[in-house]
Amino acid sequence: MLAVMNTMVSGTTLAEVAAAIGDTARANILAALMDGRALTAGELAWHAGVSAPTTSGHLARLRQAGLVAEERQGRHRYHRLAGPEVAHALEALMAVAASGPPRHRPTGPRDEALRAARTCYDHLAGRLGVGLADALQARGHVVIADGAGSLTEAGGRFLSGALGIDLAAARSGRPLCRTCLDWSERRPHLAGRLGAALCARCFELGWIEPVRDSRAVAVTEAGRRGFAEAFGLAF
Amino acid sequence: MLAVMNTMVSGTTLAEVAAAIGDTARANILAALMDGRALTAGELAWHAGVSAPTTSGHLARLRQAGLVAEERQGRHRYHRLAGPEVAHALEALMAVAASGPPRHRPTGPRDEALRAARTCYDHLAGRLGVGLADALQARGHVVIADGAGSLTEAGGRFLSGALGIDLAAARSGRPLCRTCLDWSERRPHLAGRLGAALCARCFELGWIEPVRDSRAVAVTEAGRRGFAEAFGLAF
DNA sequence: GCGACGCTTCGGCCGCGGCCGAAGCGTTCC
DNA sequence: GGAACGCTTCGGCCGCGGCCGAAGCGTCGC
Repeated sequence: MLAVMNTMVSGTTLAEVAAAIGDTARANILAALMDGRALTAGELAWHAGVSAPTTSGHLARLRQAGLVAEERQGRHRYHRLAGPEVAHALEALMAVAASGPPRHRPTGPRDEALRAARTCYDHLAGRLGVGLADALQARGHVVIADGAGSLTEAGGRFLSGALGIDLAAARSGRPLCRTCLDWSERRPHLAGRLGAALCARCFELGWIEPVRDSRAVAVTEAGRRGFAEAFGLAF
Repeated sequence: MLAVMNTMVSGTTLAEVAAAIGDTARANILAALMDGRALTAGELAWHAGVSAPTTSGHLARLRQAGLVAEERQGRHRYHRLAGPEVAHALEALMAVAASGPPRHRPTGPRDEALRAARTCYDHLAGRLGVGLADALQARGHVVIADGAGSLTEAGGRFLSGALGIDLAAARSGRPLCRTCLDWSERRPHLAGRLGAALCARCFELGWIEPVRDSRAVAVTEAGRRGFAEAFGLAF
């Protein structure tokens, strides 16, 4: 009972960070930012379901915890996740949340849209994300082993050739191809710079489009054809 | 402000899990369990710095959140982390906590011991853990790429030959070689089944020993020789 | 069977913090 | 300059939940 100062090295701040996430309104704010975009306080207030003053307080706290960063631009202030580690931690927590007690959560249509295809910080998740990872792996374009992925030579040629993804730009900095446990599918999808590039390219090609006020993405008609041709996916 | 039901799909439970972690006493309990062992409520009360009744309540809450599992054995009840995902989420949160505001945290001797060498759930972390990962990588025994590791053939021979690590037993189930961001070194160390096997073998060989009431491990005289010979590490 | 022991449940206290409306501050637009 | 706008700060209310001591319950040892 007199330990207190013992494991506190990480303890206190671990608790601080977790407590910052551990409130419904703030968790909703963070979830809204998980698509990697920067939103204004007003938009976040809407997502969180609380008033502007309350949101302001929450944002201050999230900032102090190092979870979100603020960017001032004229009379607007944009808020975004502080970095990829934050998105990673949130994703890990969601995986724990989803793996927890198998209590029946009502599965609404919105939920279904999210499970089908959504963005996860800067890459694709849901059945689409997992499907892409599976397809790339099945064709030997990516080797998913030991919990992470590596792009093969054939994979590099395929992505730059057939899809026009510039991998030279993605070579440095963040890991090229991390995997990320999908909380809805409970299987890995592709994250890292490859995942981000792939996602961005799908938007560019008009294969997917954002769904208003949601992290879900809609697969367009062009996307249905594209995913079928390039990856053999039926969407 | 009327969104509420919107991104709540993951929101509510994300908040629940985070809130369960976000209390000093509970964070201390979880940190104490991070070495993968199962502890009794009494021991955890000591670690948390609160009374037995309070600890009991905390454990109930952690269990309900799916973070901790209970094992009854006679008049004792052992508590352990519910699974590797939980350890992973905690590690990710610690990384965020460590990366946050670079405020000066007092760095005591205990802290120094933890930074030198400690267990992280079931594998090694700190300078020792990162050093082992670096050495294995430098010699081509492990390829750390894209945020995860793969064991090479030479690496397999080295580990089974020179160290006597039975990798056949580690072939199935959890990923063989994940990497895990070290919160003190801010660089990856080896986790997954390889990390666990390596850690266990170091204990078996008497190279490291547990430090009482801490996740830190001490490198023995034999360990100093062993790590130098096998990995070229000075400890 | 009886006490010792480990832990949980109960009851009550108290403070932290989430919530809002009103007011204040800074930016932009005209 | 003045009004509109977006956001933050302030003040006050209220309830959740962390804390403990005391009592209860199950297990073990003699």
